[in-house]
Amino acid sequence: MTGPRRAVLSALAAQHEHLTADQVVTSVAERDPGVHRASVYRTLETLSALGVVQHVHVGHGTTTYHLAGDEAHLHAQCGRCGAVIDLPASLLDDVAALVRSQHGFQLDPSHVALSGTCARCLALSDTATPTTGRARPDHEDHR
Amino acid sequence: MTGPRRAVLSALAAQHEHLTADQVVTSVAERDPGVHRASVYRTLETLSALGVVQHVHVGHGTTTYHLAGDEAHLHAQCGRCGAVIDLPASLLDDVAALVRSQHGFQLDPSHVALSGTCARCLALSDTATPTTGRARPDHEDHR
DNA sequence: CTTACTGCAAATATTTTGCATTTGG
DNA sequence: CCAAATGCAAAATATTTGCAGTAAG
Repeated sequence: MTGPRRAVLSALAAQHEHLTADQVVTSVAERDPGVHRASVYRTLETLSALGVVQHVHVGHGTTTYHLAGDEAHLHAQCGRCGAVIDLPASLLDDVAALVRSQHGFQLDPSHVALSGTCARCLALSDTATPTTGRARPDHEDHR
Repeated sequence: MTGPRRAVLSALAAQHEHLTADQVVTSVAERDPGVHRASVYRTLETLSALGVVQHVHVGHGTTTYHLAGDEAHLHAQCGRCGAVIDLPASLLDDVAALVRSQHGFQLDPSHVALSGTCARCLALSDTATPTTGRARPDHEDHR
């Protein structure tokens, strides 16, 4: 248990949301400027192998890291605005059981974020006047 | 409709499985060595915008491309051996309806591959003798 | 002490972009 | 003829690795 490792764990613990490798690097740098990027990458890899840290792929393949302790939940990301919403882990229980029995495949639903369109972006589409193309330009992009 | 675009479409049409950008580059190079990497990337981007080509994120974020015409189906990748299995598109219909009504989020299940462990790797785990660690070393890795 | 970890720099790998040239329609 | 697409090279990103020095236990 070394300095860099403590810093990485601390950075992950401080965030409720998950962080990309680069965000961890940045966050760690704020706490301890001496820690090198490569050490963060290696630490994330090591801690993942130990099961202390897990990662989820959101959006277009972006890898985000979080502590394994966080209670299990699924993620879904809006392909338009990039917002990530949390979903109950139980959501895919039935599907998981079905896939297991039908295909012998055991799902690990928390490893990948589902994709789709959030309520807000759907509303924008519905409201949007095709002539202007953009109905409510104030919808912030979270990507 | 230019040469490079025809070559990219041809490469995608020739494969039943989906291809990564780099695989498309390679495949296109075999047909038409004059086509530049950058053109392939730009073509994939353009054709995606047109809706002719779609992409799926499998495994650890890898982006794979396929023709939009392919009948809809889901993918699931084994995190151990990398094998990708196809699942019926209807599998997530119920979940999609639930998420839509409960969270206002509209799922697009075909955009991301589910993750988990395939039947074969599960069998290996069950059979594996903890002392040796590797029960059947003949199981090929598809990653 | 001795193994494992770190910092650093350079190597890889992947995708994007500016620009001059070519080409499809 | 002209807008759009291409080839090329270089830039921008992201991640990995070899190596020598440092530190944890």
